[in-house]
Amino acid sequence: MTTDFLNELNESQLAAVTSVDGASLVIAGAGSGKTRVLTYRIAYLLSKDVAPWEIMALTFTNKAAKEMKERIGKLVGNERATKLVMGTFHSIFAKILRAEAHHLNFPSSFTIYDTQDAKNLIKSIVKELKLDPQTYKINDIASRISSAKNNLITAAGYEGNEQLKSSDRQARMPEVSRIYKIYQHRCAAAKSMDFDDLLLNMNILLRDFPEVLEKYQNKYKYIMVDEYQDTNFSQYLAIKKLCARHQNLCVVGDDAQSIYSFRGAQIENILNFRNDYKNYKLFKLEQNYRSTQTIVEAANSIIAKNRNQIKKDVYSENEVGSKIIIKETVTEVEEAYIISNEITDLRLRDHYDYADFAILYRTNAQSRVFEEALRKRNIPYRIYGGLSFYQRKEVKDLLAYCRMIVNPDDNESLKRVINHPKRQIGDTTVEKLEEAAAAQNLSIWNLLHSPEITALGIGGKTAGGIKKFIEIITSFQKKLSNTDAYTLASELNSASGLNKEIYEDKTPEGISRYENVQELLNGIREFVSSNNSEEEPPTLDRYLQNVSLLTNDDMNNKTETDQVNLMSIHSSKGLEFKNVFLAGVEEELFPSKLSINSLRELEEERRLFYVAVTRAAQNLMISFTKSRFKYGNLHSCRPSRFLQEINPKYTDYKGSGLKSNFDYEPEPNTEDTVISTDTNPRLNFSKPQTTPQINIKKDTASNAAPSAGTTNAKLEIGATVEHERFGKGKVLHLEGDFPNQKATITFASGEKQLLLKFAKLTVIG
DNA sequence: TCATTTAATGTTTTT
DNA sequence: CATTAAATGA
Repeated sequence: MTTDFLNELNESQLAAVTSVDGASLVIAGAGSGKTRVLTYRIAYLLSKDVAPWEIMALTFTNKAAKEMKERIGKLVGNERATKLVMGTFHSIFAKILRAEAHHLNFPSSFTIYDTQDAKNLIKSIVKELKLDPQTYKINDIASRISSAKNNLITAAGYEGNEQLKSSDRQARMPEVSRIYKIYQHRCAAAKSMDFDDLLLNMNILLRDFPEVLEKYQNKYKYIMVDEYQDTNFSQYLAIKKLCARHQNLCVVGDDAQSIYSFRGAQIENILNFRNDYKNYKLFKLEQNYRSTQTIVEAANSIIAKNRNQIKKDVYSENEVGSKIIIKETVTEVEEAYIISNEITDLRLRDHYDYADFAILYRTNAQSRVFEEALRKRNIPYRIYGGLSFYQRKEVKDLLAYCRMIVNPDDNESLKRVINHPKRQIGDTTVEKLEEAAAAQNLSIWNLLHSPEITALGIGGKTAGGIKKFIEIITSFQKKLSNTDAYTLASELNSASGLNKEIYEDKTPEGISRYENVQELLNGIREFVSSNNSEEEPPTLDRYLQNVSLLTNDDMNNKTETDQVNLMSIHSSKGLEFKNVFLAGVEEELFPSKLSINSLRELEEERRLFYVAVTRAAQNLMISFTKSRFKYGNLHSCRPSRFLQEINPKYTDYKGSGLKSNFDYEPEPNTEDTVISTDTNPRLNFSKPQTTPQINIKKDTASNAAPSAGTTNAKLEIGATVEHERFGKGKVLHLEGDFPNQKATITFASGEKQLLLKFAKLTVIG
């Protein structure tokens, strides 16, 4: 096969592409052809007769993976490109986890909980534990659990971690550890993993099953990671293990563009590379091919303010270009108005397409004013990010029904649809069910089929509703294996009553909801027609395996392409536009109010600013407004400190009369690389010691006291037991015969009746 | 149980 | 302001 394409690379790019054996670290400045290096490197490997399935390439978004695959396809043919193992960490790990699920006691069709599902579950747990929701904020707890997982701290590890516990106490939430533990229990019972679990469980899989580790180590001879500066510890360790055998690891990144620490990303990964791979080769891509000299140098002057960075010298040999325009406006409406005017003018004057423009902002909430302004001028636009299509209520509802068919233990989906459309099953009933199921360590679906259900005393109307619901789900479950995903989903849409409800709603919102559902069904239909093979029939469970990891830009937009692009700076990473408008550059908004008290976070905001500026190829206009609506009332704003950090020789304060306010003083950055490269004081992620479990045998002599251990077997009256949720208690009364033996136990919180068959109790004495 | 009204609460950023 | 939780009444 030809390797002519190598001629298109510069010297340092070529070196990075052809150095395929051993570990490589590619530090790639903005616009220096990072993606190009990765794609050509893969194409080069393929030309050397490396099989595509021996190459694993991890990207940050699905979109990046898709585009890279297409580009490689053009170089070496689609045949091979489609066989590459390429995707996000989450999607590739999910695939592996499904294949190996039995090791972790999950079915391979496990459900993936999205952020919303996770938060709903946490909310129920907080409620059940009767904790004050004012102090136990769902978002807080969710992010604590998430960051623990990203640092490979399991629920058990959390419990034993004094540092975390004391931080929780300080936040007056001493029970987070307990919530985490229960949360994991519930996920397991629901056969579900959340986003972070995909990474965490991958690590557990590789840690505890050496034969599995070995299998994948052998399989993937070459591993590549894009955006390495945005990987977290969990991702880092998984990669380290996977590449341990061949050591052919190539990571590409730019520490100056690390903007995801809120998701657990740590720049240290890129800096510690040299410690982990002693014979690594370093490549620096410093020539920027994207932007004018003005933009590149202005960006350099911004990032120079950060103390923590790897020294590099990004330069451009493109034309000098025009100065960066800084524009002050009175209101946010005026800001949007001026930008839309500017787009119209520039487009006509310099013959740009609409797609050559992007409007970038710090928060998604800012998009609305721009939408209105652009609509008024009849400018076509496209919004990226924001609330995903797959997270819309109506879409999630239908998907929840689908998820119930594939995995009826998925409690979050059940709670979502059991009374939707209305089936006379109220909140009280659902809460009762959830609590009872949790107490017995069952999924709600299982509980509905167990004898326990009668004890709950559910009324006739409600019981009828439940019966109807069960009928729908079971009837569709029977069809699962022999019906394609589209047929099943659309029949489910009607049979559930969802379709009727939405169809009858003729309000504009109702119509749009109807369209969204149709759009979802179209997507499923496409899945069916493009996956129609004998050995892998296009069943609903296969469809669902992918869908939870999809985002908006994974939908095929056959709509027009010549549109102005609106997006948050975060989602603009990796993209470039000829003309960029960076709006709302005000103190407290950008940098965000939440970040200004910590140097670390402030530097991340500055990197975000750097990312925004370097998206522009030719023209950049930065704007800020003097007043802005916040929570409904007018708020006055000051220009962002970042504006003063751009060397003024690259800027033009058009009409703002503010130039004199900005005294530029380059801050000497005395030290080169200030980041500590010490290995983090890392958590102990070794396999936990398994406490020997003595299961009490059913035929224990009746007069012998139960010995210590975990049991679901026969108990003695008077025995002290511990329940996952209720804590310690004493067995007061027993009735019936094992295994359907019922125990009345007094806990600190009161008396509970538990069916021993299901209750998970630890016998203490 | 359900529909309507009222109160409160919150904004980074995303797989 | 906009969305969502809680409260009220039927």
